[in-house]
Amino acid sequence: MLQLRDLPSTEVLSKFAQRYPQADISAISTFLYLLRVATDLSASLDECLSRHGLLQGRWWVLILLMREDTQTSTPSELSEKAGVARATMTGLLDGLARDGLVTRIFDPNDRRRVSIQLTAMGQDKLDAVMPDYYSRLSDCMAGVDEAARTQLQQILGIVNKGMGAFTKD
Amino acid sequence: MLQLRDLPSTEVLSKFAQRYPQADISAISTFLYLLRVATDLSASLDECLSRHGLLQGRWWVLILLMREDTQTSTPSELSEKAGVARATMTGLLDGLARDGLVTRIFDPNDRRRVSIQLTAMGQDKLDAVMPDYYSRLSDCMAGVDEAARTQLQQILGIVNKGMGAFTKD
DNA sequence: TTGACATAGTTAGCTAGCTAACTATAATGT
DNA sequence: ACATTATAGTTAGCTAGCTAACTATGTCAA
Repeated sequence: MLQLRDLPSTEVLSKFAQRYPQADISAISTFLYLLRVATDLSASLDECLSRHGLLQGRWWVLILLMREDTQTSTPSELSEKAGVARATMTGLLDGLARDGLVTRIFDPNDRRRVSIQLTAMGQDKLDAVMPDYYSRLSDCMAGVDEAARTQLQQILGIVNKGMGAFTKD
Repeated sequence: MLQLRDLPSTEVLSKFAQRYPQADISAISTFLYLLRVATDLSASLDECLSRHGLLQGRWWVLILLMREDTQTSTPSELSEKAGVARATMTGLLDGLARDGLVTRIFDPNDRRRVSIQLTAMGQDKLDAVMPDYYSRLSDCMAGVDEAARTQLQQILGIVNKGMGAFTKD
């Protein structure tokens, strides 16, 4: 996602609005600021995870596996739940398996299928990462009280509903 | 950025909170939802831009150039303003130059420097993209009234201030 | 004036996304 | 029973990020 270091000032936006009368300045500002804060958050999260040798994609796979009672899933299930292409999941699993955090177990009944299981090392990794992640996240959100959290989720829900505007037609 | 198709249910979060007592469930929900909506927005924006043969990185470079009175800048300035590494900018400019949307002009005075200029084709491209982008963005944000926009920006500002928690130490 | 440092840009090689095409296997319908 | 279709996973090649290292050029101080 774009970093947007340099958000447009009101003057710049006005200048653009002159050429492009469709521009809704307050909508643009709000939208870009939302993208910007989220991108920065994502980068900060990555920085936190990378101290443990993980990035978001690989970390999320471990979490998805830990959610399962059997600590086991399949590449296609994982790719759906993580919202990435199956091919991307292959790459993530290659890396995780290389580091010994998951293992591939070949299904003898359906030879197309592979089970992916969290290893003890993978669980140890989560036990190191999650407390760190949770306590930093808690600190990050400390300034936002319950009411504001609810409001934020509500407004994001509205944006979420309107999102189709970008892709329709 | 992670797609997070499958956000944790309250049950999953409680299960995790048992193992990791640092977990602040409402903070986690809000945080993940913010990341998720922003990621989806970013992907939707890309889908809109890709109909014009652009993606966020390349599109933002064109916008930065159009902001300049001379429609001209340098790779390092652009990389700072776009928040990407200089090396990344080299790649973006390669693509834009290949498509004829910008040109590299070598500075005769300081032979280390290169000027990047928006071409007529680049301006035409913006004139096609921006009205489409602005009107879709306006539709997307239509459900969020002025008050909610202000609130959203305010809350994001607080999150932004707390973000250092992820990177400190 | 020349040696050290600073700046501008590029290259190389990594991660992590994507789509499209491929292999292997299973399921299904005629 | 066999051809077709569907499913699971991987591979290959693309974009767009990154860091580190490199080249070339300028600047400045001893």
